[in-house]
Amino acid sequence: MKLANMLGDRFRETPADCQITSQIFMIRGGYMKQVANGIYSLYMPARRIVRKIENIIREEMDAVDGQEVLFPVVMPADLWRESGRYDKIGSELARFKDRGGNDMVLGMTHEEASVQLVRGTPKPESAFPFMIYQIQTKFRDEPRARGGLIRVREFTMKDAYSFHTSQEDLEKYYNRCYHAYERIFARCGVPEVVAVKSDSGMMGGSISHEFMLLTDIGEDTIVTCPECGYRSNMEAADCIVKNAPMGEAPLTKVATPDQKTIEDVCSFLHTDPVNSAKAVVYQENLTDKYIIVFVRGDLEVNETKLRNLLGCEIHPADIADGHGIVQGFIGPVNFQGDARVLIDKSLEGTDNLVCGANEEGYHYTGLNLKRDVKFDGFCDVAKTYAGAICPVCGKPRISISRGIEVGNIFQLGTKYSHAMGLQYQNKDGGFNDVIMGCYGIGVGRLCASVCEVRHDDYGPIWPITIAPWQVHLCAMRADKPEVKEAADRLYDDLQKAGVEVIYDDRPVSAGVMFSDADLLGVPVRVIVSPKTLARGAVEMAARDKSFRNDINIDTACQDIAATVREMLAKVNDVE
RNA sequence: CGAGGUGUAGCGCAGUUUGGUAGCGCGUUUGGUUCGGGACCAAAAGGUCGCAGGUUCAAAUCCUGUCACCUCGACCA
Repeated sequence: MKLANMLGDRFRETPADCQITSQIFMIRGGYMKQVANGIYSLYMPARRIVRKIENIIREEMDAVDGQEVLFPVVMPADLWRESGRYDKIGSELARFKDRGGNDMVLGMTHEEASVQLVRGTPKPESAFPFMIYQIQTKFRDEPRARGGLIRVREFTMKDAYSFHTSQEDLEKYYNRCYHAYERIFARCGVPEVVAVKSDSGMMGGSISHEFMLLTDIGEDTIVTCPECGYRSNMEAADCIVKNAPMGEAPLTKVATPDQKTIEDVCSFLHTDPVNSAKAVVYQENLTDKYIIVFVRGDLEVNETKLRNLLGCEIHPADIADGHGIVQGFIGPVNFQGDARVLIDKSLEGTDNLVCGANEEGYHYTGLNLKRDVKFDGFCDVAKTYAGAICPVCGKPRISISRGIEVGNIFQLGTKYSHAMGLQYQNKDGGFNDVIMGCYGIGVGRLCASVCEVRHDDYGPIWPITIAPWQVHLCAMRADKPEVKEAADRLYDDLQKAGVEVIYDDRPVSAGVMFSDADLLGVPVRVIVSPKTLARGAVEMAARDKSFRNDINIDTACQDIAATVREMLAKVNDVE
């Protein structure tokens, strides 16, 4: 490809709308153009990267016996009614009517379609397991898209669905996929992607993992233990704390005028928030019924865990009068308010706490839950924190970081097969629900994520396995016939040798040429100039600056092709 | 959906307070001089100032409405 004819402008100034690195470089480098909020068109460089990522995914999915299929983007609502999700999912599912007035949806995920494709006369056990996958456009009408390709409304996703006759078989296959995912990310040049335990959310099912690229711009919070390797999404992380007894003290009501926050109360009473019980109030979305959670004063509530515990949607409460809830002074002792009360296990083992007295201007000291409060036992809804105890190895080494979710795998169980009538015929002639797993990777998000962690001040540094081209050929002073001629020949030879090359023979200054090359981030740069020709050579350099040397002009093509092969092998050689 | 911000040439912005000929830088085109990290000189093209209504002799500027985009929050397989 000749750069002179390639669409997509590269420019110096950062557009005002761009916030994060990958978005800045991919806009400035002419990779893509925004069409609407969270909706982009891709120019050639991005399209080529995405296609290479897709092909790596394809190879690895095929290697675990995946069958590539293609589901429709548009589906009838009835299919989604079968699983119950048509009514359960909010407005991120795009709904519309066709000309006949039928309700339709745009696919945001394809569990329903996959079951529809597979079901029919129940297959015998011997036909299992199998997996189908597709790489296709999804539309999710996100409330707030942001960050370039990291979080968009329309995107390309690889989604796979596996079908099994036993949980053991699902787990076996799940592990194969887990492994395939590690290979995919390694081959895409980001072997540091890690799998973390995750919350299954609306997908249903039990065990699930998210594959995370750790970076500060990530929207997910990851809990890790450097001691034993425990990793979890914050949403699914256990919060384990150890409370040392303080020594019992009598329950005493004390005046705490205008001390409403835990920090205020504790500093007023000269104690640490660790020694207090904090009330956090929520309401059920549907009924507005109040839920009060007591957690240790220094901790917060993990709303995902609370939501799962309650089995309904909730939001932070807007406390109205007349419910017996005294904002700022809520306590578990003799609470008479109109609310469901939960006590988190972060308060287990405490014997001397500060808490609200359910009376304006008063708190208690000396709270001993077991002694002073009647309750049904502890729940587990606290958000873990840096320095908390690792649930696996028991050491207080929990560390918190940020990550981008680039893939996920779920053990779905029979949620969809049961609802939609997908069964197999067992050896006794009876029928059982098929057990399913599903496996996703956001292709565009992966592309942007790689850029996020593989760049310098001047542009992306694409791993050669997914780079838009393998070689960026610069003809400097292409106005000189000898340069033009040598570069043209090398361009032809490289193409004949099967090397992917982008060729810049524009009559522009070195600065422009190099800046554009930096923005395109092609891993190998080859420069033909009057200077190099005078030495009978061309210059070959790595975008990541790992090498830079002259190579003989006569053997340049073979040398470059060999270098490309080596670099490819290095990234692709996983395990 | 809540709060805030911004819409003026392909990109970045000034001009809006105080109404009076549409501006600057980058980029683009042409000619010339340069040439290994976004060169220089000269000339040129390019905008119904987001959209609709209103006020006015006169609106980018004031008023009303509306749309889009961005940020924070809510939400998020």
